[in-house]
Amino acid sequence: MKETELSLTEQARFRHEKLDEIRKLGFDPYPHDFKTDHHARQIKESAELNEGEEANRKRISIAGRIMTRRIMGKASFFNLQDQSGIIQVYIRRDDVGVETYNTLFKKLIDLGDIVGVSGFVFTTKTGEITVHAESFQLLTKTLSPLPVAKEVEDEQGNKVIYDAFSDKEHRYRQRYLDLVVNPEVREVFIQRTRMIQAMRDYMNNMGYLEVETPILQPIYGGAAARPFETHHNALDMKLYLRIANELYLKRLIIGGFEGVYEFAKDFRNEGMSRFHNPEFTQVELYVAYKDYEWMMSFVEQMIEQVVKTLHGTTKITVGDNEIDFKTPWRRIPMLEAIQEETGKDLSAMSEDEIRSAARELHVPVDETMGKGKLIDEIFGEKVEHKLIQPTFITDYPIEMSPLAKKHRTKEGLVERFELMCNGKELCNAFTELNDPVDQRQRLEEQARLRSEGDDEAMVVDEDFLKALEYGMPPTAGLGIGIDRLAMILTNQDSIRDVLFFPHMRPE
RNA sequence: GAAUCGGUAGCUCAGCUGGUAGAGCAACGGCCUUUUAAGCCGUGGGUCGAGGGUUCGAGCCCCUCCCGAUUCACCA
Repeated sequence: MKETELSLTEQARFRHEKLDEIRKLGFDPYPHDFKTDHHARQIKESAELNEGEEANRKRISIAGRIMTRRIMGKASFFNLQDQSGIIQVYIRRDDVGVETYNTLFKKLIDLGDIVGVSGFVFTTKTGEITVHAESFQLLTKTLSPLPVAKEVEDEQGNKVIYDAFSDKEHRYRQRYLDLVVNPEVREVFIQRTRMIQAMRDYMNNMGYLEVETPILQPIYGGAAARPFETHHNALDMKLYLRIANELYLKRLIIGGFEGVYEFAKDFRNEGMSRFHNPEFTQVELYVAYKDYEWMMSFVEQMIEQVVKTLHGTTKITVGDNEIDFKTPWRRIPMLEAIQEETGKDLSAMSEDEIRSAARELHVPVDETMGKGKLIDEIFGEKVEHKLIQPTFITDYPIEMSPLAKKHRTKEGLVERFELMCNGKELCNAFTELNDPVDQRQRLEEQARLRSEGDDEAMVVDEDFLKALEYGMPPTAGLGIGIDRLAMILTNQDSIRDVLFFPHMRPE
């Protein structure tokens, strides 16, 4: 025996031996294709497949994995799982032949093997819709056993699952196994895709253009975050993985498109948590001739529609909370939200007064924080987690928002909103800053903060500033955290449960 | 980055005060003549996350490290 085989587990070794035996008998353990015409769910739901004389019933073909097997001498039942669900198959020696039944099916097939079956539909005396196999073919021999759980109905008819494949590390590292044996996991990801599709449909119906912009950027921008760096060999230059696509989409608005959006993977070189993955998805949308008031109405309409598409209602349960996405949503300026929660009116206070107010509220602050940062800290500490129902927080301090346009009436603030839901930020949007002189000053202020050691401050993007000088129309911009929205709409409390392959340390 | 909890058979887990490593399911062998077998009898299977230490003796105690989960910090 080869050295590699010695290291195999006993179960894997048996399967290698079976594979050899299958080949020796002349069966192909890995045929090239198989013609299917039905799925499990379809068979269970189509009464007409199950009517009339058995000899006259429609012949069907299905394929999938064998999940459980009950052998009773010359006849057996097994459960076949395909993309749509599970269907029982009945197989007899006298229908499929002695070698196929006795040798292939009974001796050489394992749980998890992928097989194809042709036959007709009937109902067993216990009332289960079943496929009576007239032919049986191995489609893929598995060499490693699946972590199949045992599912039993108790006397009340409740499903009880024993030995569920539940270890999170295994589930994330081998997501394909998680998907095979935990059907509810598959549902979460189907919902995620439906959510994105509903948003895409909504924006397409509005006439906006889905576009693609660079992931590898010579200068990163559009957000405050540390980037991942990489290197282009041929040009011998440093490149960054994007932290946002904002500045590129605005260039497209300058170029004359009046509505553009992109579902973008962004990359931020920060810590990981149940709300943060190093790569995550945002959709960003820019619409010309609109402002942030318009954008609030747009986003609440769109998300209300998406929730209805997914759930058929606007009310959904998330953890212990019931959240109602029925529009209109509450809109409240940030300083008013702080006053409502803490009783402190920061609007007329100086920086020092705000700092002492923060200390009274036991919000940790230090001397380096400016007015805007202090307000942001107080909000984050005292207000954000209490906003469960969808709520627009508006009018942010200018220091925190170098890409947003100054508020038309309120000194020191910008026309910006964030959507808060289930205690977390879901969207960030503003009336975009299109005054090139103002934009240059703001980015230079960021550069100053950066030189003082703030490594999340933005860098000056001369190419973007040049573009702005050619004129960007009044524009509203929006970013929605797709992973966090998916968490809420699928009731998952970790971002890892809405990402197929969450980032893990190498084994 | 810190704290807490965890890592034992393919899966889910038990393992007392330190005294020869266990269960269920899965696997393997057998029973098994046609709409339930989700059964019965038997068998095999372990680098106890890794390395070091204490001890006559370590899954268990001590140290270092790796991996994960949770919370905190960080995070527009």
